[in-house]
Amino acid sequence: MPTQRRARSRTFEEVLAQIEHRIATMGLTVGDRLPGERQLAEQLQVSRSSVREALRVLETLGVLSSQVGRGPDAGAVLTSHPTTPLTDLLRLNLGLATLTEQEIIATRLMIEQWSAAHHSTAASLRTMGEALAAMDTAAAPEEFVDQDIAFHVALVDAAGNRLNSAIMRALRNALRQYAVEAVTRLGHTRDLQADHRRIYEAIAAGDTTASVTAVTQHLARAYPSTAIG
Amino acid sequence: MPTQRRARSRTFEEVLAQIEHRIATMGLTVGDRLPGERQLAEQLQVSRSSVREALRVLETLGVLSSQVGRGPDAGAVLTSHPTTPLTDLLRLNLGLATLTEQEIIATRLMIEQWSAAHHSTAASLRTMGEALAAMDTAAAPEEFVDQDIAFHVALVDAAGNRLNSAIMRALRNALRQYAVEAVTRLGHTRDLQADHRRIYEAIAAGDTTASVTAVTQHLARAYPSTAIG
DNA sequence: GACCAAATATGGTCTGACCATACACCGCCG
DNA sequence: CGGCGGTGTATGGTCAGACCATATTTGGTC
Repeated sequence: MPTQRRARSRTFEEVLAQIEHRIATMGLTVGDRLPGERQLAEQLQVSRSSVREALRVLETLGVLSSQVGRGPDAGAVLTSHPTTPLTDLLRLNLGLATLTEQEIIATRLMIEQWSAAHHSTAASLRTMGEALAAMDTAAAPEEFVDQDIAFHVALVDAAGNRLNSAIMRALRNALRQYAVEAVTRLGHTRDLQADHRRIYEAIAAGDTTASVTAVTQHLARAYPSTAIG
Repeated sequence: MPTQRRARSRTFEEVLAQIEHRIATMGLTVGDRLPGERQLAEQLQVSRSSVREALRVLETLGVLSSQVGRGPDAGAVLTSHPTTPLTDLLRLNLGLATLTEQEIIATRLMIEQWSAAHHSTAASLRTMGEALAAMDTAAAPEEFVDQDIAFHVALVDAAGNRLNSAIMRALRNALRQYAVEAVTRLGHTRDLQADHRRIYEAIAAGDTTASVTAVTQHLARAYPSTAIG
């Protein structure tokens, strides 16, 4: 009587399980193709609609990309774009008021502090430097923010954790408009750039403690209304 | 008539945008219902298949739940289960070898350290204590691991960041089997419980530094083959 | 050999039908 | 009057078949 909602076994879920099973047993990975929708429906003895719903789920999760037409690039190809579903997830939950900007900002600070303490690759330093220079010449707030995102994403990329990188990209995507408005309203790009330079220098010098401190102070300035620490 | 669209956008994506627009403008939130599939298709002048694919996307992202039948609880209801898509995302990317267990473990350590440093609510302490006791009497490794998950999830919940909580749950879900095998193989539940007690005491005492240290040492023991720190 | 037209394979969409489920409604009976 | 049971109905789930849009492949023509 408590209206116990039992998960019905829907056809598309069975298709989903079959596809996942193929990925596991056949060792499929990014770049490999799945059979066509009609062929898959035939093989699994289900309708094409059910196959399509399963493929839509995989596409939503960023592991599949469908291309129309004909040839080697057509059809359903396995990919990996974990940032896309994460961004959608954050945007929707913000819209539903089941997540707040402050929570996202707190997670951002956590990841950046961790990244500043774990930077290892030198390759990302060049990307950070390029974004730094581009911010100096940025005309519009949108342009500045996009380069700011590139700078901070590169910082996280430098730590070499793809999960954190995907989350970081999603966070910045979801709050991009927030950042544009903040820059437009406050316009303290000079201060922000000074922070960026301190972060860059600390990273380049390999000074972990200084890097974490610089990141923390920068975010405190970027989100003055948010109690972070 | 939907066949004259020259835009790259597919019909179900247009439906998706319309639904999201309704959520934003009508202030819909968790618990609110969407019109039926047929009615939605009529309103938007698209086929029911396209509506269904859009709803499937929302369901995949954990913000919609469909129930058959009739009555107030039937139909498409807005929800918020961010852990579900995150778990799927991790599992699929592990299967595709685009993410490693090590990366997930590193993110877990990051979140737990952060949580240990930011614990604020006392309500979760009771949950942690109950899980602690349950682990003492756990017979099978699966039972121990489930209570271990409850303990660590409660630790993160105590920090009050729903995004981090959702990520933490997904991490543990994705690596649950890994944990069961580790406990079965190593069987050092006594050491782990000693760690748990140290964490619990430090949290209860409000000693942030000790909490972080205890969490760090615990994870180092739990994942001996992983270079963490 | 270069170029253009037809064939074809692929995903995208639509229509209409039928099934399974679970509540709503209503009439019967106590 | 009130509970109880059968029937109606709205809902999602699935299927079959058709047609469209797109992009490559194929093959014929100059």
